[in-house]
Amino acid sequence: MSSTARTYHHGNLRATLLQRAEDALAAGEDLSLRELARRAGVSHAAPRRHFADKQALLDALAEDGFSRLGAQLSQAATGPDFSTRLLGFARAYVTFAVEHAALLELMFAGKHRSAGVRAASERAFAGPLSMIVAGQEAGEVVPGTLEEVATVAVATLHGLAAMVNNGMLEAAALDEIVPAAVERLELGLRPRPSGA
Amino acid sequence: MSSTARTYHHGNLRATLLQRAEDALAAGEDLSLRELARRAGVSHAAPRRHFADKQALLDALAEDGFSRLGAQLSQAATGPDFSTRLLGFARAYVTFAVEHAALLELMFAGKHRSAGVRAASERAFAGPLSMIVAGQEAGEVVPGTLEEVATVAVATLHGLAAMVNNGMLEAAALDEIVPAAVERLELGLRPRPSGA
DNA sequence: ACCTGAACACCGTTCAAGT
DNA sequence: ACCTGAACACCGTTCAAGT
Repeated sequence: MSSTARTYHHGNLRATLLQRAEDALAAGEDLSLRELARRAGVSHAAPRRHFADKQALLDALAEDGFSRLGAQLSQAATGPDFSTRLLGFARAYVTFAVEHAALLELMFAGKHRSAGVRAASERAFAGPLSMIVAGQEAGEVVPGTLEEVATVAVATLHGLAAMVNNGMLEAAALDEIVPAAVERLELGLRPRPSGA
Repeated sequence: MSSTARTYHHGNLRATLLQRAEDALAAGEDLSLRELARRAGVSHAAPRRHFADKQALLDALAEDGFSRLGAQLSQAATGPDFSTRLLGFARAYVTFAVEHAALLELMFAGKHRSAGVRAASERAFAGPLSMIVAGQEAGEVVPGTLEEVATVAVATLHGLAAMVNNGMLEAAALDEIVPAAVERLELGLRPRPSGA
């Protein structure tokens, strides 16, 4: 009933700009604040009301990306046992990375990383990683090495994603290499068989 | 004897521009072709003679980076046994990544990656990785999983480097986490103890 | 409160012209 | 062969002014 359309530049310019920015990223275009404003139908100075500068818009984009990534990871990190949850997490991560290559690169860009983006990235991984180990019997996972393995897990998956997104690795190879990488991570989590 | 100085804009402008670009990267500055030309003492149109456009200069920078990274990796991937060589490789990789954070990000940037850059990245890793397994006795390494493990190894190290360079991980944590990651990779390379 | 229009100081790229 | 100077079409950012 309420007119959701034509509410442009009257309340939701911020959301519109972010959407247009994501469209441009997905299309492989460079981000220009002036071009974004043009596509939103406002003057080039209008975005200033919602984003202090271009970097602020990029930060908002990155935070949004981490929020969605975290949600997809949490959803995927489910299943009856540890193995299934870790593999679900891994597949969800590389899927997001391949489907949003440019956004992921922006999310992990080293320069000018705001405190908000850093916090968003921690939230995105902390939740699903804790789900993976939740409810595990004591004998299945070595607790001491957990944070260490979590870091290595994220690093490995992010590295694979980076290699696919820049042509060092074929996307098709992920079907084989992701389970292999997960198997290697699991080996580190299990108590050593040599009980001595 | 021969005058190496004051040979500017008479033969080595290309090398001078690349050097200035690396200086700017190391200083955390944004790269501007016009600013680079200014610092080299030439007009803003002069770089055109040596680089078709800005991307060509970035590609040359990335190729150079991979060449140096490959040399350092080859030098570090030495030692009496497989373990030592893999750990040397890993430490050399993260050292390069931390010391040349902006350059590494440029080297792995997904956008506009030229065939030359892709070839340089393959050269940088192929050599040292083959050194790691060279001279191994058949029983120590599972040959079939070698390329797979090499990919996972590079991915893991690159992921750790990316996490350090964007603040998700403290650089000091690498001293502990790199050997841990290497140990996990090694487990995957060894033949399974359950000989059945 | 939210947006516009002009202005400022930069870009990358092109091209005739110089030496 | 290598470089210059002017020109073109863009940027991001700022700020007085409008409604």
